[in-house]
Amino acid sequence: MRTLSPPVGLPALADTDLVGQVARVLTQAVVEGRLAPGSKVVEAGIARELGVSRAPVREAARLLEQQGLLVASPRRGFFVRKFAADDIDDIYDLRLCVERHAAVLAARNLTPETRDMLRRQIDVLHQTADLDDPARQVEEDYRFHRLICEVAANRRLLRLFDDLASELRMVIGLIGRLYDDPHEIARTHEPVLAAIEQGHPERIVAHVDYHIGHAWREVSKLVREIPA
Amino acid sequence: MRTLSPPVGLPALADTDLVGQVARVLTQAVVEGRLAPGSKVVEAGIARELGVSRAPVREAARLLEQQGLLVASPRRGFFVRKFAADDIDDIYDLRLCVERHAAVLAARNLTPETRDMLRRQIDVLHQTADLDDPARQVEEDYRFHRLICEVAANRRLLRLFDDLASELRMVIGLIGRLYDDPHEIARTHEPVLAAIEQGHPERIVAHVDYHIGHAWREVSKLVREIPA
DNA sequence: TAGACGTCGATTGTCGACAGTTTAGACTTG
DNA sequence: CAAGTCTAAACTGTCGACAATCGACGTCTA
Repeated sequence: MRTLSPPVGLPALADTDLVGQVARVLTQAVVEGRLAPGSKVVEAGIARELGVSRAPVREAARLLEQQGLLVASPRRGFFVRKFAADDIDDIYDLRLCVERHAAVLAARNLTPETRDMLRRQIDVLHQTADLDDPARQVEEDYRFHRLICEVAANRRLLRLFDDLASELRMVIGLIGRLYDDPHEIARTHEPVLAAIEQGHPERIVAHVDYHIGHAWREVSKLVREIPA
Repeated sequence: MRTLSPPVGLPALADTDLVGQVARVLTQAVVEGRLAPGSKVVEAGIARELGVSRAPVREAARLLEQQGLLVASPRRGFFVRKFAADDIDDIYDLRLCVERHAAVLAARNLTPETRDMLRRQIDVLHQTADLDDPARQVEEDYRFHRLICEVAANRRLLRLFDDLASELRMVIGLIGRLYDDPHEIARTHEPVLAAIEQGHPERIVAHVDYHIGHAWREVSKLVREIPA
Protein backbone atom coordinates (compact mmCIF):
# COMPACT_ATOMS: atom_id res chain seq x y z
CA MET A 1 0.00 0.00 0.00
CA ARG A 2 1.31 3.44 -0.87
CA THR A 3 -0.76 6.30 0.49
CA LEU A 4 -3.42 6.02 3.13
CA SER A 5 -6.83 7.27 2.24
CA PRO A 6 -7.88 9.47 5.13
CA PRO A 7 -11.64 9.76 5.64
CA VAL A 8 -11.35 13.27 4.28
CA GLY A 9 -8.64 14.25 1.82
CA LEU A 10 -5.36 15.27 3.39
CA PRO A 11 -2.17 16.56 1.86
CA ALA A 12 -0.95 12.99 2.38
CA LEU A 13 2.72 13.91 2.11
CA ALA A 14 3.72 10.71 0.41
CA ASP A 15 5.82 9.28 3.17
CA THR A 16 6.97 5.72 3.06
CA ASP A 17 6.56 5.87 6.79
CA LEU A 18 3.31 4.26 7.78
CA VAL A 19 3.56 5.27 11.42
CA GLY A 20 3.88 8.91 10.48
CA GLN A 21 0.95 8.69 8.11
CA VAL A 22 -1.27 6.99 10.63
CA ALA A 23 -0.31 9.54 13.24
CA ARG A 24 -1.23 12.35 10.88
CA VAL A 25 -4.57 10.81 9.98
CA LEU A 26 -5.41 10.27 13.63
CA THR A 27 -4.33 13.78 14.54
CA GLN A 28 -6.54 15.23 11.83
CA ALA A 29 -9.44 13.13 12.99
CA VAL A 30 -8.98 14.36 16.54
CA VAL A 31 -8.51 18.05 15.85
CA GLU A 32 -11.42 18.04 13.42
CA GLY A 33 -13.58 16.47 16.06
CA ARG A 34 -14.40 13.32 14.12
CA LEU A 35 -13.03 11.41 17.07
CA ALA A 36 -14.87 12.80 20.05
CA PRO A 37 -12.97 13.40 23.30
CA GLY A 38 -13.23 10.45 25.61
CA SER A 39 -14.05 8.05 22.80
CA LYS A 40 -12.08 4.88 22.47
CA VAL A 41 -9.56 4.40 19.71
CA VAL A 42 -9.84 0.78 18.68
CA GLU A 43 -6.58 -0.36 17.16
CA ALA A 44 -8.06 -3.00 14.93
CA GLY A 45 -10.75 -0.64 13.73
CA ILE A 46 -8.32 2.07 12.72
CA ALA A 47 -6.07 -0.52 11.15
CA ARG A 48 -8.88 -1.98 9.10
CA GLU A 49 -10.15 1.42 8.04
CA LEU A 50 -6.70 2.41 6.88
CA GLY A 51 -5.77 -0.91 5.38
CA VAL A 52 -2.74 -1.52 7.57
CA SER A 53 -1.93 -3.87 10.39
CA ARG A 54 -2.19 -3.00 14.06
CA ALA A 55 1.52 -2.57 14.64
CA PRO A 56 1.88 0.84 12.95
CA VAL A 57 -1.37 1.96 14.53
CA ARG A 58 -0.09 1.10 17.99
CA GLU A 59 3.14 2.97 17.44
CA ALA A 60 1.32 5.98 16.09
CA ALA A 61 -0.99 5.91 19.09
CA ARG A 62 1.98 5.87 21.44
CA LEU A 63 3.33 8.89 19.59
CA LEU A 64 0.10 10.77 20.00
CA GLU A 65 -0.05 9.76 23.61
CA GLN A 66 3.29 11.43 24.23
CA GLN A 67 1.92 14.40 22.35
CA GLY A 68 -1.03 14.49 24.68
CA LEU A 69 -3.76 13.87 22.12
CA LEU A 70 -4.52 10.39 23.39
CA VAL A 71 -4.32 8.77 26.78
CA ALA A 72 -3.43 5.14 27.24
CA SER A 73 -5.15 2.94 29.75
CA PRO A 74 -3.31 -0.38 30.13
CA ARG A 75 -5.22 -3.36 28.86
CA ARG A 76 -8.06 -1.06 27.91
CA GLY A 77 -6.60 0.82 25.03
CA PHE A 78 -6.25 4.39 23.86
CA PHE A 79 -8.80 7.12 24.36
CA VAL A 80 -9.10 10.57 22.90
CA ARG A 81 -7.98 13.02 25.50
CA LYS A 82 -10.57 14.97 27.38
CA PHE A 83 -9.79 18.55 28.22
CA ALA A 84 -10.82 20.27 31.35
CA ALA A 85 -10.63 23.96 32.08
CA ASP A 86 -7.57 23.21 34.20
CA ASP A 87 -5.78 21.84 31.16
CA ILE A 88 -6.39 25.05 29.30
CA ASP A 89 -4.85 26.99 32.13
CA ASP A 90 -1.85 24.67 32.30
CA ILE A 91 -1.24 24.91 28.60
CA TYR A 92 -1.59 28.66 28.35
CA ASP A 93 0.44 29.22 31.47
CA LEU A 94 3.29 27.24 30.00
CA ARG A 95 2.82 28.77 26.58
CA LEU A 96 3.06 32.21 28.05
CA CYS A 97 6.25 31.28 29.86
CA VAL A 98 7.74 29.85 26.68
CA GLU A 99 6.71 32.57 24.29
CA ARG A 100 7.89 35.36 26.51
CA HIS A 101 11.30 33.76 26.48
CA ALA A 102 11.15 33.03 22.77
CA ALA A 103 10.27 36.62 21.97
CA VAL A 104 13.16 37.97 24.02
CA LEU A 105 15.55 35.58 22.31
CA ALA A 106 14.08 36.41 18.93
CA ALA A 107 14.71 40.09 19.54
CA ARG A 108 18.31 39.28 20.31
CA ASN A 109 18.72 37.25 17.11
CA LEU A 110 16.64 39.48 14.87
CA THR A 111 18.07 40.17 11.44
CA PRO A 112 16.54 42.19 8.61
CA GLU A 113 15.57 38.91 6.96
CA THR A 114 13.83 37.40 9.94
CA ARG A 115 12.14 40.69 10.71
CA ASP A 116 10.71 40.72 7.19
CA MET A 117 9.51 37.16 7.59
CA LEU A 118 7.59 38.13 10.69
CA ARG A 119 6.15 41.21 9.02
CA ARG A 120 5.09 39.22 6.01
CA GLN A 121 3.34 36.72 8.22
CA ILE A 122 1.29 39.50 9.74
CA ASP A 123 0.34 40.52 6.23
CA VAL A 124 -0.72 36.94 5.58
CA LEU A 125 -2.85 37.10 8.71
CA HIS A 126 -4.65 40.11 7.32
CA GLN A 127 -5.14 38.49 3.94
CA THR A 128 -6.44 35.30 5.50
CA ALA A 129 -8.89 37.32 7.54
CA ASP A 130 -10.81 38.06 4.33
CA LEU A 131 -11.20 34.39 3.49
CA ASP A 132 -13.65 33.40 6.23
CA ASP A 133 -11.74 30.18 6.85
CA PRO A 134 -11.37 29.86 10.63
CA ALA A 135 -9.14 26.77 10.52
CA ARG A 136 -6.76 28.48 8.12
CA GLN A 137 -6.79 31.60 10.26
CA VAL A 138 -5.80 29.61 13.32
CA GLU A 139 -3.00 27.95 11.39
CA GLU A 140 -1.58 31.24 10.13
CA ASP A 141 -1.81 32.61 13.63
CA TYR A 142 0.27 29.72 14.94
CA ARG A 143 2.68 30.18 12.10
CA PHE A 144 3.46 33.66 13.30
CA HIS A 145 4.10 32.51 16.82
CA ARG A 146 6.08 29.59 15.54
CA LEU A 147 8.25 31.90 13.49
CA ILE A 148 9.18 33.74 16.65
CA CYS A 149 10.24 30.45 18.18
CA GLU A 150 12.25 29.64 15.08
CA VAL A 151 14.05 32.93 15.26
CA ALA A 152 14.74 32.22 18.91
CA ALA A 153 16.89 29.36 17.61
CA ASN A 154 16.37 26.82 20.34
CA ARG A 155 15.21 23.54 18.90
CA ARG A 156 13.78 22.23 22.11
CA LEU A 157 11.82 25.38 22.61
CA LEU A 158 10.42 25.06 19.12
CA ARG A 159 9.43 21.48 19.74
CA LEU A 160 7.72 22.45 22.95
CA PHE A 161 5.79 25.13 21.11
CA ASP A 162 4.70 22.56 18.55
CA ASP A 163 3.53 20.22 21.27
CA LEU A 164 1.53 22.91 22.99
CA ALA A 165 0.11 24.08 19.67
CA SER A 166 -1.06 20.58 18.79
CA GLU A 167 -2.91 20.36 22.06
CA LEU A 168 -4.43 23.76 21.54
CA ARG A 169 -5.47 22.88 18.01
CA MET A 170 -7.52 20.09 19.51
CA VAL A 171 -9.15 22.39 22.03
CA ILE A 172 -9.92 24.93 19.36
CA GLY A 173 -11.28 22.20 17.14
CA LEU A 174 -13.74 21.44 19.90
CA ILE A 175 -14.72 25.03 20.32
CA GLY A 176 -15.30 25.58 16.64
CA ARG A 177 -15.46 29.20 15.64
CA LEU A 178 -13.00 31.21 17.67
CA TYR A 179 -12.50 34.62 16.19
CA ASP A 180 -15.23 37.20 16.09
CA ASP A 181 -13.17 39.64 14.08
CA PRO A 182 -10.15 38.04 12.38
CA HIS A 183 -8.81 41.41 11.31
CA GLU A 184 -8.68 42.62 14.85
CA ILE A 185 -6.75 39.51 15.84
CA ALA A 186 -4.31 40.16 13.03
CA ARG A 187 -3.83 43.69 14.29
CA THR A 188 -3.06 42.56 17.83
CA HIS A 189 0.04 40.83 16.55
CA GLU A 190 1.57 44.08 15.43
CA PRO A 191 2.55 45.45 18.84
CA VAL A 192 4.30 42.17 19.61
CA LEU A 193 6.47 42.45 16.54
CA ALA A 194 7.04 46.12 17.20
CA ALA A 195 8.26 45.34 20.70
CA ILE A 196 10.59 42.67 19.35
CA GLU A 197 11.98 45.14 16.85
CA GLN A 198 12.56 47.71 19.55
CA GLY A 199 14.20 45.15 21.75
CA HIS A 200 13.49 46.07 25.36
CA PRO A 201 12.88 42.84 27.25
CA GLU A 202 10.29 44.32 29.58
CA ARG A 203 8.31 45.81 26.75
CA ILE A 204 8.48 42.55 24.81
CA VAL A 205 7.24 40.55 27.74
CA ALA A 206 4.48 43.02 28.40
CA HIS A 207 3.17 42.82 24.85
CA VAL A 208 3.45 39.06 24.64
CA ASP A 209 1.62 38.82 27.96
CA TYR A 210 -1.13 41.02 26.69
CA HIS A 211 -1.49 39.24 23.38
CA ILE A 212 -1.43 35.67 24.68
CA GLY A 213 -3.32 36.56 27.82
CA HIS A 214 -6.11 37.77 25.57
CA ALA A 215 -6.26 34.43 23.78
CA TRP A 216 -6.07 32.63 27.10
CA ARG A 217 -9.08 34.42 28.53
CA GLU A 218 -11.01 33.98 25.32
CA VAL A 219 -10.37 30.26 24.97
CA SER A 220 -10.90 29.72 28.66
CA LYS A 221 -14.26 31.41 28.51
CA LEU A 222 -15.40 29.40 25.50
CA VAL A 223 -14.29 26.12 27.00
CA ARG A 224 -16.17 26.83 30.19
CA GLU A 225 -19.27 27.69 28.17
CA ILE A 226 -19.23 24.56 26.04
CA PRO A 227 -17.91 21.78 28.25
CA ALA A 228 -18.10 18.07 27.53
CA MET B 1 8.11 -14.01 31.13
CA ARG B 2 7.66 -12.10 34.37
CA THR B 3 10.41 -9.62 35.09
CA LEU B 4 13.15 -8.59 32.74
CA SER B 5 16.67 -9.14 33.88
CA PRO B 6 18.53 -5.92 33.20
CA PRO B 7 22.26 -6.32 32.64
CA VAL B 8 22.80 -4.84 36.07
CA GLY B 9 20.24 -5.17 38.82
CA LEU B 10 17.47 -2.61 38.72
CA PRO B 11 14.56 -1.96 41.01
CA ALA B 12 12.54 -3.76 38.33
CA LEU B 13 9.23 -2.40 39.52
CA ALA B 14 7.27 -5.52 38.67
CA ASP B 15 5.12 -3.98 36.00
CA THR B 16 3.07 -6.17 33.79
CA ASP B 17 3.86 -3.59 31.14
CA LEU B 18 6.69 -4.84 28.99
CA VAL B 19 7.07 -1.60 27.09
CA GLY B 20 7.59 0.32 30.31
CA GLN B 21 10.11 -2.18 31.54
CA VAL B 22 12.08 -2.18 28.32
CA ALA B 23 12.05 1.61 28.29
CA ARG B 24 13.43 1.69 31.81
CA VAL B 25 16.16 -0.82 31.07
CA LEU B 26 17.19 1.08 27.95
CA THR B 27 17.14 4.38 29.78
CA GLN B 28 19.38 2.99 32.49
CA ALA B 29 21.76 1.60 29.90
CA VAL B 30 21.97 4.96 28.21
CA VAL B 31 22.40 7.16 31.25
CA GLU B 32 24.95 4.77 32.70
CA GLY B 33 26.89 4.95 29.48
CA ARG B 34 26.69 1.26 28.68
CA LEU B 35 25.17 2.29 25.38
CA ALA B 36 27.59 4.80 23.94
CA PRO B 37 26.25 7.92 22.22
CA GLY B 38 25.95 7.40 18.51
CA SER B 39 25.86 3.64 18.83
CA LYS B 40 23.11 1.73 17.11
CA VAL B 41 20.30 0.18 19.09
CA VAL B 42 19.54 -3.09 17.36
CA GLU B 43 15.96 -4.08 18.04
CA ALA B 44 16.49 -7.80 17.70
CA GLY B 45 19.59 -7.67 19.88
CA ILE B 46 17.82 -5.90 22.72
CA ALA B 47 14.82 -8.16 22.33
CA ARG B 48 16.95 -11.28 22.53
CA GLU B 49 18.95 -10.00 25.47
CA LEU B 50 15.76 -9.23 27.35
CA GLY B 51 13.86 -12.30 26.31
CA VAL B 52 11.02 -10.45 24.61
CA SER B 53 9.92 -9.93 21.05
CA ARG B 54 10.77 -6.89 18.95
CA ALA B 55 7.36 -5.27 19.20
CA PRO B 56 7.69 -4.01 22.79
CA VAL B 57 11.26 -2.97 22.07
CA ARG B 58 10.17 -0.88 19.13
CA GLU B 59 7.47 0.83 21.14
CA ALA B 60 9.86 1.52 23.98
CA ALA B 61 12.37 2.94 21.52
CA ARG B 62 9.72 5.26 20.12
CA LEU B 63 9.02 6.43 23.65
CA LEU B 64 12.67 7.17 24.28
CA GLU B 65 12.88 8.90 20.95
CA GLN B 66 10.18 11.33 22.00
CA GLN B 67 12.09 11.75 25.23
CA GLY B 68 15.18 12.65 23.28
CA LEU B 69 17.38 9.78 24.41
CA LEU B 70 17.33 8.07 21.04
CA VAL B 71 17.07 9.33 17.51
CA ALA B 72 15.31 7.38 14.79
CA SER B 73 16.64 7.14 11.29
CA PRO B 74 14.06 5.61 8.96
CA ARG B 75 14.98 2.18 7.67
CA ARG B 76 18.22 2.39 9.59
CA GLY B 77 17.03 2.08 13.13
CA PHE B 78 17.50 3.83 16.43
CA PHE B 79 20.69 5.41 17.64
CA VAL B 80 21.75 6.70 21.00
CA ARG B 81 21.55 10.44 20.89
CA LYS B 82 24.74 12.39 20.53
CA PHE B 83 25.01 15.63 22.38
CA ALA B 84 26.77 18.69 21.12
CA ALA B 85 27.61 21.75 23.14
CA ASP B 86 24.70 23.47 21.41
CA ASP B 87 22.33 20.93 22.88
CA ILE B 88 23.54 21.71 26.35
CA ASP B 89 22.85 25.35 25.76
CA ASP B 90 19.40 24.64 24.36
CA ILE B 91 18.48 22.44 27.28
CA TYR B 92 19.75 24.77 29.98
CA ASP B 93 18.27 27.80 28.30
CA LEU B 94 14.87 26.16 28.32
CA ARG B 95 15.35 24.78 31.79
CA LEU B 96 16.16 28.21 33.09
CA CYS B 97 13.05 29.59 31.47
CA VAL B 98 10.91 26.84 32.96
CA GLU B 99 12.35 26.82 36.44
CA ARG B 100 12.16 30.55 36.84
CA HIS B 101 8.49 30.30 36.11
CA ALA B 102 8.06 27.25 38.31
CA ALA B 103 9.73 28.95 41.24
CA VAL B 104 7.52 32.00 40.96
CA LEU B 105 4.42 29.82 40.82
CA ALA B 106 5.71 27.72 43.69
CA ALA B 107 6.10 30.81 45.82
CA ARG B 108 2.52 31.72 45.07
CA ASN B 109 1.27 28.25 46.04
CA LEU B 110 3.59 27.73 48.96
CA THR B 111 2.03 26.23 52.09
CA PRO B 112 3.73 25.30 55.35
CA GLU B 113 3.65 21.67 54.22
CA THR B 114 5.26 22.21 50.85
CA ARG B 115 7.80 24.58 52.37
CA ASP B 116 8.82 21.82 54.78
CA MET B 117 9.10 19.34 51.95
CA LEU B 118 11.52 21.62 50.17
CA ARG B 119 13.52 22.23 53.32
CA ARG B 120 13.71 18.55 54.06
CA GLN B 121 14.97 17.88 50.57
CA ILE B 122 17.81 20.31 51.15
CA ASP B 123 18.62 18.35 54.29
CA VAL B 124 18.66 15.20 52.22
CA LEU B 125 21.07 16.88 49.85
CA HIS B 126 23.44 17.55 52.72
CA GLN B 127 23.12 14.00 54.01
CA THR B 128 23.73 12.53 50.60
CA ALA B 129 26.81 14.67 50.25
CA ASP B 130 28.49 12.51 52.86
CA LEU B 131 27.85 9.32 50.92
CA ASP B 132 30.25 9.86 48.02
CA ASP B 133 27.64 8.59 45.60
CA PRO B 134 27.59 11.03 42.67
CA ALA B 135 24.68 9.39 40.88
CA ARG B 136 22.55 9.55 44.01
CA GLN B 137 23.60 13.14 44.59
CA VAL B 138 22.47 14.12 41.13
CA GLU B 139 19.15 12.37 41.68
CA GLU B 140 18.50 14.15 44.96
CA ASP B 141 19.45 17.40 43.33
CA TYR B 142 16.86 16.84 40.62
CA ARG B 143 14.34 15.84 43.24
CA PHE B 144 14.60 19.26 44.82
CA HIS B 145 14.08 21.03 41.55
CA ARG B 146 11.28 18.65 40.70
CA LEU B 147 9.57 19.42 43.98
CA ILE B 148 9.48 23.07 43.02
CA CYS B 149 7.77 22.12 39.78
CA GLU B 150 5.31 19.96 41.69
CA VAL B 151 4.45 22.82 44.00
CA ALA B 152 4.00 25.00 40.94
CA ALA B 153 1.07 22.68 40.16
CA ASN B 154 1.19 22.67 36.39
CA ARG B 155 1.32 19.13 35.09
CA ARG B 156 2.69 20.05 31.72
CA LEU B 157 5.43 22.07 33.31
CA LEU B 158 6.33 19.09 35.47
CA ARG B 159 6.45 16.81 32.47
CA LEU B 160 8.66 19.23 30.64
CA PHE B 161 11.00 19.32 33.59
CA ASP B 162 11.13 15.52 33.62
CA ASP B 163 11.93 15.47 29.92
CA LEU B 164 14.73 17.97 30.31
CA ALA B 165 16.04 16.16 33.36
CA SER B 166 16.19 12.85 31.53
CA GLU B 167 18.25 14.45 28.81
CA LEU B 168 20.53 16.04 31.35
CA ARG B 169 20.93 12.77 33.21
CA MET B 170 22.36 11.33 30.04
CA VAL B 171 24.76 14.21 29.58
CA ILE B 172 25.87 13.96 33.17
CA GLY B 173 26.27 10.23 32.79
CA LEU B 174 28.71 10.95 30.01
CA ILE B 175 30.63 13.43 32.04
CA GLY B 176 30.93 11.15 35.01
CA ARG B 177 31.88 12.92 38.18
CA LEU B 178 30.26 16.33 38.31
CA TYR B 179 30.51 17.83 41.74
CA ASP B 180 33.78 18.78 43.28
CA ASP B 181 32.21 19.65 46.60
CA PRO B 182 28.73 18.17 47.07
CA HIS B 183 28.19 20.11 50.28
CA GLU B 184 28.72 23.38 48.54
CA ILE B 185 26.19 22.40 45.91
CA ALA B 186 23.72 21.55 48.63
CA ARG B 187 24.28 24.96 50.17
CA THR B 188 23.64 26.79 46.92
CA HIS B 189 20.07 25.51 46.98
CA GLU B 190 19.31 27.40 50.15
CA PRO B 191 19.09 30.90 48.71
CA VAL B 192 16.66 29.62 46.12
CA LEU B 193 14.32 28.28 48.74
CA ALA B 194 14.78 31.41 50.81
CA ALA B 195 13.77 33.54 47.86
CA ILE B 196 10.71 31.41 47.27
CA GLU B 197 9.75 31.77 50.91
CA GLN B 198 10.13 35.54 50.76
CA GLY B 199 8.15 35.67 47.57
CA HIS B 200 9.42 38.62 45.52
CA PRO B 201 9.36 37.50 41.89
CA GLU B 202 12.47 39.45 40.93
CA ARG B 203 14.46 38.02 43.79
CA ILE B 204 13.27 34.51 43.01
CA VAL B 205 14.25 34.80 39.39
CA ALA B 206 17.61 36.23 40.30
CA HIS B 207 18.46 33.35 42.62
CA VAL B 208 17.19 30.68 40.24
CA ASP B 209 19.22 32.31 37.50
CA TYR B 210 22.31 32.26 39.62
CA HIS B 211 21.87 28.67 40.76
CA ILE B 212 21.03 27.14 37.41
CA GLY B 213 23.39 29.40 35.55
CA HIS B 214 26.16 28.00 37.71
CA ALA B 215 25.28 24.43 36.74
CA TRP B 216 24.94 25.49 33.11
CA ARG B 217 28.43 26.94 32.98
CA GLU B 218 29.87 23.95 34.80
CA VAL B 219 28.28 21.32 32.60
CA SER B 220 29.00 23.32 29.49
CA LYS B 221 32.66 23.53 30.40
CA LEU B 222 32.94 19.81 31.12
CA VAL B 223 31.16 18.85 27.92
CA ARG B 224 33.46 21.02 25.87
CA GLU B 225 36.44 19.43 27.56
CA ILE B 226 35.37 15.84 27.03
CA PRO B 227 33.62 15.74 23.68
CA ALA B 228 32.91 12.65 21.64
C1' DT C 1 -37.30 -6.83 41.68
C1' DA C 2 -32.54 -5.72 42.87
C1' DG C 3 -28.02 -7.35 43.20
C1' DA C 4 -24.25 -10.76 42.69
C1' DC C 5 -22.17 -14.11 39.66
C1' DG C 6 -20.74 -16.40 35.51
C1' DT C 7 -20.19 -16.58 30.62
C1' DC C 8 -19.11 -14.92 26.08
C1' DG C 9 -17.58 -11.67 22.69
C1' DA C 10 -14.40 -7.99 21.80
C1' DT C 11 -9.88 -6.03 22.31
C1' DT C 12 -5.17 -5.68 23.81
C1' DG C 13 -0.37 -7.43 24.52
C1' DT C 14 2.92 -10.17 22.55
C1' DC C 15 5.00 -13.12 19.35
C1' DG C 16 7.27 -15.20 15.16
C1' DA C 17 7.65 -14.70 10.14
C1' DC C 18 8.48 -12.56 5.71
C1' DA C 19 9.77 -9.04 2.32
C1' DG C 20 12.44 -5.10 1.16
C1' DT C 21 16.30 -2.20 2.31
C1' DT C 22 20.64 -1.01 4.16
C1' DT C 23 25.33 -2.12 5.35
C1' DA C 24 29.61 -4.39 5.45
C1' DG C 25 32.94 -7.03 3.20
C1' DA C 26 35.00 -9.47 -0.69
C1' DC C 27 36.33 -8.89 -5.28
C1' DT C 28 37.53 -6.59 -9.42
C1' DT C 29 39.64 -3.00 -12.07
C1' DG C 30 42.25 1.17 -13.41
C1' DC D 1 47.31 0.45 -4.09
C1' DA D 2 42.97 3.06 -4.30
C1' DA D 3 38.42 3.29 -5.85
C1' DG D 4 34.41 1.31 -7.41
C1' DT D 5 31.25 -2.75 -7.81
C1' DC D 6 28.92 -6.71 -6.51
C1' DT D 7 27.24 -10.11 -3.13
C1' DA D 8 25.60 -11.74 1.17
C1' DA D 9 24.34 -11.02 5.75
C1' DA D 10 21.87 -8.18 8.95
C1' DC D 11 18.26 -5.36 10.07
C1' DT D 12 13.94 -2.79 9.78
C1' DG D 13 8.97 -2.31 8.56
C1' DT D 14 4.95 -4.73 8.41
C1' DC D 15 1.86 -8.43 8.88
C1' DG D 16 -1.29 -12.11 10.75
C1' DA D 17 -2.01 -15.15 14.74
C1' DC D 18 -2.71 -16.50 19.50
C1' DA D 19 -3.32 -16.14 24.42
C1' DA D 20 -4.69 -13.17 28.26
C1' DT D 21 -7.75 -9.78 29.80
C1' DC D 22 -11.64 -6.64 30.02
C1' DG D 23 -16.50 -5.31 29.61
C1' DA D 24 -21.29 -6.35 28.77
C1' DC D 25 -24.96 -9.13 28.86
C1' DG D 26 -27.77 -12.55 30.72
C1' DT D 27 -28.79 -15.66 34.64
C1' DC D 28 -29.43 -17.07 39.16
C1' DT D 29 -30.59 -16.07 43.93
C1' DA D 30 -32.57 -13.81 47.81
